[in-house]
Amino acid sequence: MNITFPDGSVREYESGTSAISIAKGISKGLAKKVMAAKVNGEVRDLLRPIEEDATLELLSFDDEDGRKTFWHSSAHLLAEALEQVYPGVKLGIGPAIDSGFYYDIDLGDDRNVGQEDLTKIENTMRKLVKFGNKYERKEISKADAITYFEEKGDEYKLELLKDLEDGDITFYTQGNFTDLCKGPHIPGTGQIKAIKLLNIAGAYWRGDEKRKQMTRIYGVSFPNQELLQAHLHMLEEAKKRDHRKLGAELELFMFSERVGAGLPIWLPKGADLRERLSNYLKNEQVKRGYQPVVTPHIGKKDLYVTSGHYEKYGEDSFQPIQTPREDEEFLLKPMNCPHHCEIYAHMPKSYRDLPYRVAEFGTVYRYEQSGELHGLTRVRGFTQDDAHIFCTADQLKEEFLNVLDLTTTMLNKLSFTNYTAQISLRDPNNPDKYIGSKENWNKAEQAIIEATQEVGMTTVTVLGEAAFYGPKLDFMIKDALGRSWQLGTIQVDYNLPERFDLEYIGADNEKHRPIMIHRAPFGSLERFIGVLIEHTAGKFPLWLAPEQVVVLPISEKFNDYSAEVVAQLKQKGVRARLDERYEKIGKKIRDAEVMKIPYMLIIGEKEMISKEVSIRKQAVGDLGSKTIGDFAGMILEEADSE
RNA sequence: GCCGAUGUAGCUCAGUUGGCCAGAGCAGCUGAUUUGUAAUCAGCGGGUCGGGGGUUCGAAUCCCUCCAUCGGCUCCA
Repeated sequence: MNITFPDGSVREYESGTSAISIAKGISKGLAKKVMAAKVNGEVRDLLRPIEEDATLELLSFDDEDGRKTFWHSSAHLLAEALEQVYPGVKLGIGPAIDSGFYYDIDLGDDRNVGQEDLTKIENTMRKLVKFGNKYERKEISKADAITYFEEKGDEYKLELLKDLEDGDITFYTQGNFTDLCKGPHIPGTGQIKAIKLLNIAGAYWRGDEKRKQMTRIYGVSFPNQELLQAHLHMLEEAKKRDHRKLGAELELFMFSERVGAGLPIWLPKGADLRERLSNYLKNEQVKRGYQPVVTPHIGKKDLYVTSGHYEKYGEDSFQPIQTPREDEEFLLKPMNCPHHCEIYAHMPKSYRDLPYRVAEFGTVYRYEQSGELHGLTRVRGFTQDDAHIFCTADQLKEEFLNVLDLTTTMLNKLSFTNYTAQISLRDPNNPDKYIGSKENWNKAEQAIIEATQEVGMTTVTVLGEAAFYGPKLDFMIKDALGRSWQLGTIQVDYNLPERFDLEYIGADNEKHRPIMIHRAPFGSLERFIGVLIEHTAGKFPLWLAPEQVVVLPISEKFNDYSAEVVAQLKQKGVRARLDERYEKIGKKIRDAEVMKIPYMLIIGEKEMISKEVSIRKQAVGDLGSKTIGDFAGMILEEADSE
């Protein structure tokens, strides 16, 4: 048979040769490194024989598919260890994830896994590795598979089997452990040289809140110890960039138990940063034809009954506010759209008034589940950079494109380049979750897809992630630890105009229904700034790019050294200068536990977001910036240069 | 909300199987020191040991409960 390699070369092998044999034939080093094989585009076991002509790509740990195969195999090893440590344990699923693997287990009611047990499990895994067992693939009939798990008493695997077709079922065995698995796997456990179990969590079986909560054990593994160390080091470094830590250290924001969970309080420096971001966007929006409006923080309950939000979220939200009148109830506003619909409706609209764009930095309150609260990125009170555009069907695409442009401009100016644009559509299996007609949904989904294609934006489409009233385009970005957060959002809505009976008089002198676009380039200022902190912290040596660093020599004899420091800073793209007014500043520098460093966060070429930040000497050290650690004693506050 | 964990001074942490008035470093204040890469010296102030309840002669330590935080799950208008 002929095997075609990625470089286009073709070699001939006997039919039935395995990928590992082919790798060995090329070089021993390669055979050691390789984890899986991509045969005709399908990732497969190295040990599995290749029967006929095929393209072959040998995957190492450096390839995503190779890495995932390695981690998936590690999950099986974890399961084997778990069966040894906890006899009778029932197993759920154990896949590879972006940074490691996990296994879901059910220990029954009388046992649980604690943090200290992880070490024990890890050690068992290491012992098992020493046997160097092979991962053996076996095709099995559905009936035999069922018998196997019935005897084992593993109801979860039996449930998984129900959804599988006979003839399409495979088992993998290594050592004393056999699992239902479609594979692929690495050749043997011996390759798993470094293992670390990271944490334990509860996870609902099949992601369903109503079903049994299993114990999930997360881990990560590597083909050598150095890679593990590097990974753990990376995690440590990422923690230093955590906005919750930096926010406190840099005195940007705080939380108070007395005020309440999830209710951020902005300190002067954080408020300053926030103001600058807001002002930038407000100006930009006015340029683009938005009209600022202001609406109250509460609204009558009836407003949300009309919008449909009360029915959907009323029970699980902040409860209505009572007034001395018995029949009167108000809600803290959980979104701005209903208020804006009322603004649209207050005067009759002509087609000449459209598109009608109203913008408001509106603070909203949502009672997020307690376990969901997370620094600034998931809070109960936050400010949306909200705006609603009411337009005709003909204007929809252009408006959508304009919003797309505003959002990407914004992100680019703040150096966010690695975002994912996610198109969220309906879940085809769950049509009752959504309100609005099928035709309107189709139109809205189409508009988003076309607009993104038109600007050549790379998008990811996810079914079932749409809002209950319409599809959306979200800008997702990862935090320091790789968790994904939704920032900007653009949502097409055919539903609210219907519910509020919004209309305009067309050129035909007939009444028509406008289309509504909800959009927020930042999403919320809270979350945006949270993520912004984590991104800039990693990017610039001074946490935020300094506008200007003034180096003050302590005495004349340090002039040369200081000049050197300035040169180094300049080389790093920092605007720095030497200040020779050094009278009496030595003591001031020495005693300054908190250094004031004038800085700016660059928006585009010249604009400035914030001018000053205090950096504790210790925090500077923590950021791992030798540069700053080195200069710490010599940098002093410069008068505001704005 | 659920699973697992955590909560001792502004920060980082110590506090042995429940037992003398709860400790340290850093930060703060006062004074001295004017010194080359965060961390000179001396002194001082600062803690309802997350809140409440209970067990006990005695609780930071054991039990219950609530709150908050962290890692996940579910959720996210």
